[in-house]
Amino acid sequence: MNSKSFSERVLEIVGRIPKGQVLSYKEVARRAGRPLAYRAVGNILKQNHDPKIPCHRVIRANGTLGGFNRGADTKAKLLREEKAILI
DNA sequence: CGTATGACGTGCA
DNA sequence: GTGCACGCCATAC
Repeated sequence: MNSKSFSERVLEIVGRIPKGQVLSYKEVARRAGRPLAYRAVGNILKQNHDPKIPCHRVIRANGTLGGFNRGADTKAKLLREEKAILI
């Protein structure tokens, strides 16, 4: 079941993040089967501009929001709306 | 094929 | 707590 590329795997995992839940890039990479590919995870999310992917629920391991193609401000707002746990 | 990039993470001073 | 440097991976050119 490795037909899909790492990017597809990551996007699927991120799309399965429940509301109010946030995962770190490292967590997503670990679920994708590449616990050391957190670098690629960020790149993939940046390339992906699919509104169906709650990429705003992916934050850094240290608790910071990181970045967002629409601006970190939008990301913080979305997380606040979802009552997500932020630092 | 080799180089460069990046929404990262960890270590050390 | 802050700042700097290195390492890691996938993707794009």
